[in-house]
Amino acid sequence: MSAKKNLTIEDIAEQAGVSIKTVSRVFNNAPNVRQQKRDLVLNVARDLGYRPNISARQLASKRSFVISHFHDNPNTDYLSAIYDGMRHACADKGYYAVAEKLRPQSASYRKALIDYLTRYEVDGVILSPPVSDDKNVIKELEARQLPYALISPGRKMQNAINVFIDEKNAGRSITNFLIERGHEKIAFISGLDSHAASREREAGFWEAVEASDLSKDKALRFAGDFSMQSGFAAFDELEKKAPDVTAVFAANDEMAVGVIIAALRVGKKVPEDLSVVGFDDSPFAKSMWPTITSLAQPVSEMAKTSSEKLIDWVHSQKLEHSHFEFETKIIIRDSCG
Amino acid sequence: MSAKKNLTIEDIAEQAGVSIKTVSRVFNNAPNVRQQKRDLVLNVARDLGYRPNISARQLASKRSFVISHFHDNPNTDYLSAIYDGMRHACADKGYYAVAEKLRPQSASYRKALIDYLTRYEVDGVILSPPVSDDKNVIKELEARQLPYALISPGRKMQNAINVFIDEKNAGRSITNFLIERGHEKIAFISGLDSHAASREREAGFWEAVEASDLSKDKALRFAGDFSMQSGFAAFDELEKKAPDVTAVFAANDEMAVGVIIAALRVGKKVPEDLSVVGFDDSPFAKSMWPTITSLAQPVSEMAKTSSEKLIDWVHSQKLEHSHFEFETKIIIRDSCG
DNA sequence: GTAGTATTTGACAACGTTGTCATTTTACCG
DNA sequence: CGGTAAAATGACAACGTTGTCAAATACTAC
Repeated sequence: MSAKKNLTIEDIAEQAGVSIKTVSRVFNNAPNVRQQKRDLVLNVARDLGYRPNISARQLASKRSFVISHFHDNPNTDYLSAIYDGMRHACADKGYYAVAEKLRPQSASYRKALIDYLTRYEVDGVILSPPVSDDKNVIKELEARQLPYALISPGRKMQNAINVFIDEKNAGRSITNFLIERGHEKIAFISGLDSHAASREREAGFWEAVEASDLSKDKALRFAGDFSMQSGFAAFDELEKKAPDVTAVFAANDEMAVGVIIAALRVGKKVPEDLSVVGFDDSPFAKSMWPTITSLAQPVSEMAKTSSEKLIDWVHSQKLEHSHFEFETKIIIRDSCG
Repeated sequence: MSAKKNLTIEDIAEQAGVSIKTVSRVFNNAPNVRQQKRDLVLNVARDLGYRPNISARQLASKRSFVISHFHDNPNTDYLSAIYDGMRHACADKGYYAVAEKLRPQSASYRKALIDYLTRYEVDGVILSPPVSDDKNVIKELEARQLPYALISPGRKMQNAINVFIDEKNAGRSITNFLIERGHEKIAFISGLDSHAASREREAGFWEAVEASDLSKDKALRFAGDFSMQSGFAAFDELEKKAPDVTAVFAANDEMAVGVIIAALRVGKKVPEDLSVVGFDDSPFAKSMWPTITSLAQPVSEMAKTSSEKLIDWVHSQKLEHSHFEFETKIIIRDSCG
């Protein structure tokens, strides 16, 4: 093992001719340091390749420099996108990003959360659907005064970071996309009703229908649960009840895939015989045949913003802005004629 | 904020009537503590609900209590399974599990690794394919004397934890499964040749073919890259070159899905017209229509073992056992007649 | 200038563990 | 039993930061 000396704040202080406290201030972006000294310290630190020791910071400041994402979602693409965004934000600030599936097994999400929080120290928490709508979890976080961010919450919280898209508007716009293309009988396949996002997307669907020339009985709704199988089932039901439907809006891509495969197996081709649009722009949508038109939300960006704002909040001890809305866009691909 | 007193090692020491060092020993499973005292301390700690402070441990012991998984794999199901296993192992020991995608963008994996390692402290590292076969990464880890584990490495390392299945044997057995079912002309669709696992699976395929009554020209190989699209392409090629093939072994499930969809779109049904088997038993395999027969490897378990052994290694400063082989099994589903 | 105030800086004690090494207790042997 | 080695225990100094509070310095208004 080489004699690699561990650089400490003292080395920097000595080199720069200031006290360790000043160095500390610089590295914490604390106020009350003259710009000149700040630059000096920063230069010395850069030259020497100094990095603050995370553990010592944690111990002294009683922060953990860890933010954790709690979820309960089988969609690993979604989770990975969130984790990506978190890491991206954390990398710059020396934070760790961790993720934990909250299994409501024997008890509730809340129980699982408490278990986790007593085991680990965490500076901030990110919740994604459906956990982001669990009142008990939120209550627990507020009781502990733990900064938290909600991704796509059904109900926005005042004392939290809320990061979201306008789900209803998105649902409306992709429905309009179908209507504008001349479809006169369309169907919506819902996700789990326990997910606020699914309900909102559906609301958008109906708004678009009502605002159009379509009579209301030209729009149908089938119940799904976000799974591919429920896409199969929805298509089968559709075939039975309304074979003249020409376009389907599935509340997520996985169900859209299900619809396409189910159509294929009875010899119906997409988009020739049926147009299909999905939601989320998951990897599926890009790689499926045909590729699927889908509504993209910037999940990674949303997670990144959540993390950044969360870290700012931890740092400044106060919440500046609480609502962050993101734009969506329709990615047009081959699944609709 | 309630006056929640922070329990420290001193509180436990006092309550138990021993020195803090003894408490420390107990919590580190250090030798030279009488069983009686050990129990006493453990009981007091449990009653009071004491948990050692991670940061203080880190600072004093110069360990970070973080293990990190480095990967570069688009398969989020696979990554999630690994992360699950890591978390499971870490939860018991108070470790953190983190994951990092190594992007060889402008430079190499190695460069990205060094970047990461200088930013964060990490006690141990887990590598999964294809990173687990990057010699430069391994060299870097060894230079730093950082304990590491390889998941499914192409070449096993002596001074590392190796966790793997017998890929060749698995490839052979699932090929035999097809042959035993009476298929007389079969095809293998490869993954990326840069992944050792794909090469091994293929080797198993050929071994099975050679050991059977099939003449060698009754077995074909198509090049894929693990993606669904390459499954489409492989099927199309298959249709052109060898439409009489009755069974396909795809080196992963995603390509198997591709084959099935491509078959569906030209009106061929699985398994009636073509049998298909995959590899990995991913969620796809369970949810596809038809559901896909696949070779399951216990990814989560493998990651859990990696993590546990890694932590043991960090703890004891020496590597006890280095090779861990896991069993696979064929999950029979609807995709083969 | 000078007093009064605001800003910048620093000395030094936490923070809660583990490492080191000295001391005490137990175990063993003749 | 006495002597010696081995095992168990403890006292106290690290570890590298941040928090607190006092001291020094710079600014302001008269």
